[in-house]
Amino acid sequence: MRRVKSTPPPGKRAGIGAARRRDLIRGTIASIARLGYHNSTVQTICDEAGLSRGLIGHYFKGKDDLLLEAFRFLVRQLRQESRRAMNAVGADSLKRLLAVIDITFRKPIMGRDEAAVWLAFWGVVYWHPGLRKVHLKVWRSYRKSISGLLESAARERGIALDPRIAGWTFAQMVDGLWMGWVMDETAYTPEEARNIMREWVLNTLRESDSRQSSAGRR
Amino acid sequence: MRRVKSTPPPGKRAGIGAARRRDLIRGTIASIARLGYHNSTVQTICDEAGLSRGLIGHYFKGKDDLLLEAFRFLVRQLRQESRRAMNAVGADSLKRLLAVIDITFRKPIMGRDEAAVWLAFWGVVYWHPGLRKVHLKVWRSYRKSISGLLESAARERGIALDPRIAGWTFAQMVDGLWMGWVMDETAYTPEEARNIMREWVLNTLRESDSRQSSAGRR
Amino acid sequence: MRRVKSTPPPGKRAGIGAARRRDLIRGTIASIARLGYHNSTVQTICDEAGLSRGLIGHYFKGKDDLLLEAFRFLVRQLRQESRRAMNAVGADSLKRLLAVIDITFRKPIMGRDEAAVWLAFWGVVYWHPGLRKVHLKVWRSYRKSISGLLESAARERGIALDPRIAGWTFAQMVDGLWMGWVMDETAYTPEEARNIMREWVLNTLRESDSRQSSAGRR
Amino acid sequence: MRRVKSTPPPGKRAGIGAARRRDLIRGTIASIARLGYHNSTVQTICDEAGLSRGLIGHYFKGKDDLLLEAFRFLVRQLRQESRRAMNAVGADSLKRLLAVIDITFRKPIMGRDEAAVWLAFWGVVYWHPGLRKVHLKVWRSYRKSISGLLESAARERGIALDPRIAGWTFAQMVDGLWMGWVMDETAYTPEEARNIMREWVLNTLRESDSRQSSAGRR
DNA sequence: GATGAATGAGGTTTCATTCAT
DNA sequence: CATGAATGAAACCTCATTCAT
Repeated sequence: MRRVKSTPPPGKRAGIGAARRRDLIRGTIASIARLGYHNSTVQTICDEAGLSRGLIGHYFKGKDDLLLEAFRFLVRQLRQESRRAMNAVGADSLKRLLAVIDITFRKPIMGRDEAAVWLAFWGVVYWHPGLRKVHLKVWRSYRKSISGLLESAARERGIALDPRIAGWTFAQMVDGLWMGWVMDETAYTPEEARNIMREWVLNTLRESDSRQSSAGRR
Repeated sequence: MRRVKSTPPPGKRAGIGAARRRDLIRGTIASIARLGYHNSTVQTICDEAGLSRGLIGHYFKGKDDLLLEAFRFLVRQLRQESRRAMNAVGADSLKRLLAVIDITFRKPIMGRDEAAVWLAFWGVVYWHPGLRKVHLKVWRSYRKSISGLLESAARERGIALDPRIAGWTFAQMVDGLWMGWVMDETAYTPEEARNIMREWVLNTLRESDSRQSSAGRR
Repeated sequence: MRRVKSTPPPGKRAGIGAARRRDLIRGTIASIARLGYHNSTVQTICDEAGLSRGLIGHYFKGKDDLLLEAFRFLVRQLRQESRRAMNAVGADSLKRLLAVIDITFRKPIMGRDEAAVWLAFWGVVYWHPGLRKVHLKVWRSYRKSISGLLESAARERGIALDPRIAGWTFAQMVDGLWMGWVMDETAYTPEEARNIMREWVLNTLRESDSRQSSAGRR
Repeated sequence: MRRVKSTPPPGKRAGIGAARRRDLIRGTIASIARLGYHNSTVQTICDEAGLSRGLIGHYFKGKDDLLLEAFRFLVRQLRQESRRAMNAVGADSLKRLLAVIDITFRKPIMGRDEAAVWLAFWGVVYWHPGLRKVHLKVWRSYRKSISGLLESAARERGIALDPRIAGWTFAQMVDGLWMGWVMDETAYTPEEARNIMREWVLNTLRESDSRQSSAGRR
């Protein structure tokens, strides 16, 4: 008689929860982009989302949980873009590496604010177990796939190369260039950063860039 | 030298004031190292310094001013170490570059906690006008000097090279490697990071490392 | 009989409304039993009732009204049980007193949780006009009936006795024994409490207990 | 050089912490007396104490801790008064029992508000582990001492008596009479409650009250 | 009728700052 | 000089209530 529970009933309101969750996550990212991780409060997040403060409690365990989910969202988005870009160019290792570079230094991934949000999270990861766990998991997997591509591309060309070190070099050059661009907008263009990376890859694999003149060499 | 004091030292007994200021600055850095920029409160800072909370008001305009001064302290220290290292090896550009690399990936600059503190500040710089200003000033000057060394080293060897791009590449590789090491301690050793940088410099200048086998190449 | 409705039952299908009201009232009591008066929220009450939060507004003016009705429910239930027990033993005053004692210190009235709920309400009555009014009305009436029974039983036995004081003594001994048992489960059994009360009544009326040895005397 | 800690220095400000703690505890009791346990907020407590909200954090772990300490304060005070009253009348068991009764039903213990505060706490004890622990400890000890007095008084008079049951009866009569008086001010006077207890004790010990005519008997 | 999404007031707590001692 | 008591703003979170579906 007394209905204990029912599935979110008719179908219409099914995705409403997911939609609000996304609203709040986007609000979180927008707030961090505008004000930073420090300075982002429940108030500023909900303002950005256009929702009331109390709603966070409905969809997340609290502010911390929301922040973590927002980070997960960013990570997921980045991985999807990367995969899509790689799959679009087929199986060739070099092409895939260049595709990753292209997508990395292009919008929407490398919008000014988006990049700043990444940096904001990185500034917290060291002390925040939840964020740290997510970060480590995805970054290790990312570097591993880069490593694999570099290794097979090198093998095809008969080049000796330590894939572990090369993978880290690639990954940290990317992160460093990203960070530098966030902190100093007058530094270089995303295009130039992209070329630095292309150059490094081609040079490492003893290829010459057919499309682009060497960055750092005249 | 710089001395952008908030409370002008009272003239005679300036010594004790300066000592307290340094205590608080060290406390700030220690607190950030232990807890992060977010989570560092006046309380945690003064606990680390072994002083009472109220003392901040005596020596700084407030918490924000103290944080800024702490950042300035770090920056000053880094520059001093760099200069000392460069001066120790004489005027040769390549030697100076390698000396900077050595000092960068070695304690005390590259202690785990020290490096984390840098990252914490970087996570805030984008939104914090005061920190941003300091950061931009010193980073631009740093990159400029690296640029100059690369340029003259290249000229000596008759190598064509875009010093602007090369300088940025150098600087952002360093930052990226630093950051990667902070966020994943299992990644690579500072030694390996150092070798990656040495390799890049020597390769860029068409030199071969006499002391160290090539990182990333077998 | 009393029916101080907040939402007048919609006439025709009054049955379902009354059922929901009772569900919510039982949920309220269950929630207080589990969590206390403080700590009982609309959420916990509706969880216990197996209904959704919004339903309270349909059947009661609000949470406060529901709490009041829950108290009324308890009071009504207690009175009904008492009357039934008294009527079952006929008109003799002493028998009626002993019957009240029996019913009072026996389930379902004296279940652990039920008793705790009473105590929870008592802890609020002093400051809550609505609860206070209900409490005073029923307690005064209860004490009056006890008083009357004691008076007539005493008169039948030719014993002089102040029925006002004796009634209060009886009533407060019952409440005190109830409360003590709630707060310290290792204290005494309901059976022992019952015997204390029987003993007091029989002693006051110069009777000896035919069924039970004297509590407090060996 | 750097003073890590010092004892609260000169002597003047020594007891200031204790004084503020007492202020807050008194404020808590005053707030409960005025508004009840439910409805007492940090705001109302600090208003009563004439202090600012933030101060609770300086002297207590939080609101809950303060409430617990307030309860401990009440308990401590009650025990002190009891002991003092008992010691004032010497070693005779009966005299000590009567002294306890006297003190119990007299101000300041039995002020209207004070008594209400006790009841408010009792309404929470069942669900609050901290309060429960304190309550059980002191109430068991109290009952034990009453038991002991009753036992020795009975032995002196050659009266057989179950001290455990008699002790509980005494204790719960007191609590019940107290509670009844709180909830219905028109019920009986503290004086009458006192006489009920005296009567019970004297009757149990086969004594006759030299000072007071029997309550409940004419 | 029934649901639970949404709101916003208000609760507790933390924190930077001020100031009497 | 130095302390830490005191303040009150603001942060996070809970909760009773309203209302569209």
